[in-house]
Amino acid sequence: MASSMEAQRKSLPIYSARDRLIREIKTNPCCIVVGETGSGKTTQIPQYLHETGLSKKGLIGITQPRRVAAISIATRVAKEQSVSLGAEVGYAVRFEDCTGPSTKIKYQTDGLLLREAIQDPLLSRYLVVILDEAHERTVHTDVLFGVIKGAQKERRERHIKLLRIVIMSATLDTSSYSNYFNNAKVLYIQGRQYHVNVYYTLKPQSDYIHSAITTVLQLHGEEESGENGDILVFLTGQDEIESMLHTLIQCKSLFPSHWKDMMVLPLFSALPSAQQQKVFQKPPPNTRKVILSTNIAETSLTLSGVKYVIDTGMVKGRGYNPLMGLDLLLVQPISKAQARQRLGRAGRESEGYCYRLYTEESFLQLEENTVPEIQRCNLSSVLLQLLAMGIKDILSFEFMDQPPEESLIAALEELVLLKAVNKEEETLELTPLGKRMSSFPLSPSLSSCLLASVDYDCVVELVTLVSLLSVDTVLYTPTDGREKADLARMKFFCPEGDHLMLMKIHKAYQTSNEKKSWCHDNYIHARNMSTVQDIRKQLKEICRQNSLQLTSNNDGERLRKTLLCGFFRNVAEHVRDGKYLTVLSRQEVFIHPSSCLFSVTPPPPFVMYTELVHTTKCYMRMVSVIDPKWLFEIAPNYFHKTMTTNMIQD
DNA sequence: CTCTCCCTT
Repeated sequence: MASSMEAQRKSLPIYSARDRLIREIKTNPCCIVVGETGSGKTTQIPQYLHETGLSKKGLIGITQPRRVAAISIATRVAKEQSVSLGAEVGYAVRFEDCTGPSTKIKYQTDGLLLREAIQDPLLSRYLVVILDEAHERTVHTDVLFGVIKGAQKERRERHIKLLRIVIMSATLDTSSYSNYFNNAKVLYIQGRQYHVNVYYTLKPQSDYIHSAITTVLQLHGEEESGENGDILVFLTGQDEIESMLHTLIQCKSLFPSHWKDMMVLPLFSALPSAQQQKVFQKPPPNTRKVILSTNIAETSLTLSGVKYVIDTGMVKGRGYNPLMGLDLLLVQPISKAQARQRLGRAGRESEGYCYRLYTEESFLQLEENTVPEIQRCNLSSVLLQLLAMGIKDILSFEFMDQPPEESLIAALEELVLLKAVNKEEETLELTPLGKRMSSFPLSPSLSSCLLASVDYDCVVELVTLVSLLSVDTVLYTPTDGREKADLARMKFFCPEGDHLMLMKIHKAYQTSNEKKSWCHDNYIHARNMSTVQDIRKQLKEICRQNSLQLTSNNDGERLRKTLLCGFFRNVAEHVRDGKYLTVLSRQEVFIHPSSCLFSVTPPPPFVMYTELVHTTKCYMRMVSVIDPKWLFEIAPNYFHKTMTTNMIQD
């Protein structure tokens, strides 16, 4: 057993580079390791460093952008080391710490290491920090770049043991990484990937869904019998996936009898777990799987058996407009790096085929890389975290790719309004409230509401409410079951709005005996509801650490007022025909169709919202009715200063 | 007036 494991480790492409890797990482304070998928860098390099004795002087920490990856890789490495998970090899993700006093190799999410850096900005427990999947450029990885670079410098100046930095990436474009990390040594490792044949369309396609359907049917019909490769189609969202699913199922009934059967499966993040699991099951004999997926199958889930990839060249992605404080959610062309990632999904087990539903010329015109997340997100959380680490000179914090200055300024303004930061001339000072806010794993607005609940004596209720607002959605609505879902959920309707409706749903959920079937019957998202319970538990524990009393009061008006303490800027006034204007910027906004206030007539004159997202229009996504008089009580300075309208009639 | 890609603390 142990020897077969050892033989397997030695057969990896990286093994021949073992001695060189150990030598270089020992002699260079920063290294960049470039290796494709299948090189074994993530599992092997930490073990090499451990086996050579480096871990005697401190922890070897490896970050991953995703929880499941951190857990499954640690499990694998513990097996290879013949130790039990949580002993020498462990992992830590939110809600779950599987490490112990003997842990030497620790896999963790990048977000968790960042949180750890708030308590210990020098990362003094670590001898080596390895940032894996750095090419994905998550906002957490990008902030960690600056944090570990700063920690290394400061440890050197204070003569504390050297912090060794290893950046692992799958892209060959290494000069920006190397420049940023003091001309770090770049090491290349062979990957193990099969050849993928690429095909482009000859003309641009006006309707990529139609092209995708045609391509699936052609592949399925043309292929010689005996071969059986699954087809993976990349689409942009649930709607597209479900509509293509229905078309393909209709086509199936017209197949000639000698054709193989086709099993068409949807795949997207919000899909209930039981349905997601179907993509991993073996299809019945003589049946081909056709998986219709969002970009979840690009990196997060690895599907075995895929031989054909159909790439529409489009993705639905987030953006951010700092001037309006607005999240954007738009369908846009992918980057070249993303197109290569999609292609690679066809060559994991054997030679594969990739059909790009665009011309080669349009491929060449795509952006080289996806814009790093830090340049297209709200930075208020990042800013609060940096300040909590003692980094005061925010505007000159060295990012590898600097976020837009407007985003930093907007984030700063938000923190000042929430009284988390005092801005005295040129210096920024974190207030005691701000320090306390940073101890919660929440956006500054939500932390702010939660702390306001101390004064309103409703901490228990706000813990629940901010937990409910921390998950993507509590409602699950399949496209073809909208009416049924609306009907089933009618009993939760609240004339005061979505936030009290969420509380009502939560109460019913807690009193139900069979949670799973209750969620199913009521079109409630079971997985997310279960996450809400984990978040509540964690938030209560942090309240306890902050010596906050868990007071309770369930009055609906009180809860909405408390919520307004963190979201007083998000108020809109009805003008006509369901059209609203934000009180601050006079921007045109609408109630999102998923809101329980969407079809209420007449529309409430004043509402507050906890999310604003621009898709086809600018939508307020969680909406409650408010009395505008509350605003003068809650944010008197703000509404005194900025009010330009005759908002209050009496 | 008709709709939320993917992650994470």
